[in-house]
Amino acid sequence: MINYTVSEENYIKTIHRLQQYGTVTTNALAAELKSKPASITAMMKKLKAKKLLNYQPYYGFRLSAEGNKVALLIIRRHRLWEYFLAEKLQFSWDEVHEVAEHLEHVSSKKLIDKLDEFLGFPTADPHGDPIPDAQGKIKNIQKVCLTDLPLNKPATVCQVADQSPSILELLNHNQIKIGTRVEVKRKFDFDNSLEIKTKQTAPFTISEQLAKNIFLNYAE
Amino acid sequence: MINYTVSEENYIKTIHRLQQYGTVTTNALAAELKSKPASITAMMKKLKAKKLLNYQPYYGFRLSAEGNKVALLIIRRHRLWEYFLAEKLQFSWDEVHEVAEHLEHVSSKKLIDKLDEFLGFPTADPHGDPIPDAQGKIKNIQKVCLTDLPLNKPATVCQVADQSPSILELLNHNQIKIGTRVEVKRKFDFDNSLEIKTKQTAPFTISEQLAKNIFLNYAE
DNA sequence: TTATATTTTTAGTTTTACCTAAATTTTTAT
DNA sequence: ATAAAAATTTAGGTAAAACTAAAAATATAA
Ligand SMILES: [Mn+2]
Ligand SMILES: [Mn+2]
Ligand SMILES: [Mn+2]
Ligand SMILES: [Mn+2]
Repeated sequence: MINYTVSEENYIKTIHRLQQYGTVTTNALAAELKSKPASITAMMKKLKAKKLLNYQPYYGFRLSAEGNKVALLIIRRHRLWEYFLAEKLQFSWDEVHEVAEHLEHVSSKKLIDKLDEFLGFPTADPHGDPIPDAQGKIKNIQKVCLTDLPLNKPATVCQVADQSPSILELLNHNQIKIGTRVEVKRKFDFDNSLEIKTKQTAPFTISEQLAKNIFLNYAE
Repeated sequence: MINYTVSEENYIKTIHRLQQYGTVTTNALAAELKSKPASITAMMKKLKAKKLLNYQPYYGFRLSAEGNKVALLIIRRHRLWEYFLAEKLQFSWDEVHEVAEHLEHVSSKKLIDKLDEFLGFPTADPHGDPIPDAQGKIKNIQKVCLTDLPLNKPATVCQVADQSPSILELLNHNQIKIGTRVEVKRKFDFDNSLEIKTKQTAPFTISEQLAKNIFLNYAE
């Protein structure tokens, strides 16, 4: 794999994220990268010349197959470093992104594959986003109810079924919201209550009724 | 601490290394950085303007007190990453430098101080060079004979007293040369022989006579 | 369907970090 | 002490990646 500049890599990664919702426009990219439309056009010409991008002037852009491969590799580096920072260096989940934004541009393949191995081939970063493997493959993320989550497998809250003020009061009290990383430590047969844990809290117990309303992203 | 560009950091680090032998000249720096004298002059003006360098045109350069602080911090980052690569990711000692050359420019203080803690505050990198602490202090490196090295304290071979072909034959057989990292695992009172270990080998025994001829850099 | 608004590209600058070639200063050798 | 050699700086230029302002193309709305 050829090496790209930090600037090129940041453009590629951002296009990859935005193109999930369709073709990416000049202005949308400029807004996302806090840049100016004219700068975007210049870089798009460069990425097109390098065959990373399909793009007709005045119509939007999408990454080429090669461009997508590069994007997945950068995302892999970013998320492995985030996992490292959170798990090994005790960074909190809101501190990891900024540092990973720099570490992701160190492009040694051996470094990343050895780091992956050292970390035990994690499948999700501290925010619950999936980590591509060395081939750029991402494990399927599926939505599961908290009641069905296996023990000791952290997953990320992505949906709360009930929207009443009373459930929100309880979630708030337990410091659970969309994006919170949760792990089930124990299940009690008597009342189907669950002992769960988040990064921010010591283990605590919640009712089956509450658990039934919480859905999580879970990498198989 | 202000942030510097990758280019500025590489200049600062190289000046710091060269100025051990006196004032650094334009041509010496150009040779070391594989650059051209005119490029050096331009950067020297910039570093002087930033108060990192003492420099009179046509005479050599030395880092200012502030410049030395910056240099020590970059060296700290470089050597901690080398230690990480060797100890945690099983890189061999000749592979670590190239990757560390990139990682050293990620400048988060928290990252480096947490990494230091995670690694157990190591005092020397895989080549035996001392690692500055968070204040930029370097532990004194002293030369000790292998017979006086404490148990389980790795140190780097820096000198072999006897230079005869017979001792070199033996050193070669045991894969010991200048720069080899050696650790004493056991001492036997009967004949003062030592069980030692290197990165490349399983533990093996050497005679007192051989040990007396091997001197090592040792960080107290 | 034509006029207006929006989006995108082009043109022309700036900054950083390089380069080569020429000029200048310092060193060295007769 | 002066001339030749070596080292260093200056002058002028390139490439990448940003910017502003103006021009051109596309979309929308009367
Ligand atoms: Mn992130
Ligand atoms: Mn980035
Ligand atoms: Mn090194
Ligand atoms: Mn470097």
